[in-house]
Amino acid sequence: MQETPDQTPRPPTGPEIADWVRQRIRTGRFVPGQRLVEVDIIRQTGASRSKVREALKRLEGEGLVEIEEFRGASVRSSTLDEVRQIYRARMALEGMAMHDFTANASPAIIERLQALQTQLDACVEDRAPDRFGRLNNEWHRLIVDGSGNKVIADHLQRLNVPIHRLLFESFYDDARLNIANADHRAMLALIVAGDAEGAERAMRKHIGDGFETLVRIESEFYN
Amino acid sequence: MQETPDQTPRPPTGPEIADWVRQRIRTGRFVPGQRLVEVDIIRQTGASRSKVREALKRLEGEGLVEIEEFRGASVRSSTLDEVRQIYRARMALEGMAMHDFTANASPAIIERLQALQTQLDACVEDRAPDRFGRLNNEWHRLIVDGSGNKVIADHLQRLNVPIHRLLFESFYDDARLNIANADHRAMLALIVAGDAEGAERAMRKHIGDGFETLVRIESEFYN
DNA sequence: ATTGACGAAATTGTCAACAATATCGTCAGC
DNA sequence: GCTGACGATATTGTTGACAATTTCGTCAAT
Repeated sequence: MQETPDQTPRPPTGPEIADWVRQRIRTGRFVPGQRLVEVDIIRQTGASRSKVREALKRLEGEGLVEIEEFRGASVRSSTLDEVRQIYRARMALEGMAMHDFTANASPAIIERLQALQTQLDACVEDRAPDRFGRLNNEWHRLIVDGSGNKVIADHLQRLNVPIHRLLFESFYDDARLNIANADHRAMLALIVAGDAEGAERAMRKHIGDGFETLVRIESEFYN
Repeated sequence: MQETPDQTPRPPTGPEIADWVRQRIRTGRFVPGQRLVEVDIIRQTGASRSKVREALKRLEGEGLVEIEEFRGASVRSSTLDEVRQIYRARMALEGMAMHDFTANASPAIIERLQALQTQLDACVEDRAPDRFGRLNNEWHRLIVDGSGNKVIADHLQRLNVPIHRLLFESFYDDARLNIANADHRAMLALIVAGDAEGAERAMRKHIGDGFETLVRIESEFYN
């Protein structure tokens, strides 16, 4: 089967191409350093060159690709130190989002969070790290969206770590998965109790621990 | 005298056009809602249409302008609630920057900060709110740059409030100017003492107070 | 005076051809 | 065998022309 570049007859728009490339970078099909040749993307998506160029410019603005004059676009590779900086930024912003979520969230949204927590618990029972990873993303997105701060949500969107391999491997470590889920349960309790500052501290530690795990996996990978 | 659109014979690049427009928006020469017609910018800057379009797309990504299909770019106007969200994000990120600055900054940088503080004190003595505003920006930039986190610095770059009028009026209130300077002095003390968490709390409160002042000025302006 | 139709002008979106540069393969010289 | 020059190819950057759409002015009908 081919790449199913484009089911609709209509040619894809600029943002759609950007999504297409972004997805490929996130899932590791485009690896850091790899050159993104315009003609290849045109062939695979059916888009015009203008649109492809527009999409690549946009992705450059997001920091996902790098464009050198007359050499074109390539997937940007980030150092471990930059990943650390990204995690610091996420600690700050997602911590603040958790603070405001705890202070403002409606009972309906908290109920959705509890439902999600039940599913996460089931994943831990079933040793389903893959599904846990997906639900984990959903959990974090629910907090950020529920905080009611779209500015913070936008900025967090751009703070996803480009290295996909690591993120999904994180939860293959059973201990890490258990700790992460315990974090979630503790945070939910703090939210219900209305302890905004406590919830913020917990979120920051949770993300900080996530980075520690990532560093550990990374160092094991290279040894 | 004219606008001195471009002293160099070389035609301006994309990012240069973006800077040019950004400056005009920040200084209030382009007001919210105003349409940014490509031909006008071309005439005033001497750039080609491609570059102007590229610049406008970039500014759209930064959230400064809005582009509607077949209607072109216009200066985006932000609601008070969005400004509030921006300030929440700045509290989070600049607080974190202050934390890391306190933990990591070299004695040389701290010395530069102390020199800047002396100048700020002089501004308070002389009742020079304009100069205080500029030095204040420099002070905050020094903290952020000194934190060593370029990711946070980049994101803060995009979190400047577009409404310039308010920012410079803030310090025309003598009481506000005194409080802000006292905040700076207190934070400097916490930095020297190595109290990272205290400095972070102080920074967050400082920025939060800045927003309160802004809201007060805004409401007075419309009454 | 107001409204609506309608065409001209203005403005933006798109595409294709051309120019500028980089990349690659070939081959002579050592 | 290795290196560097050099031409062919591939890739990106830029410009200009044309298409699509909106905006504006005019004018007739009520």
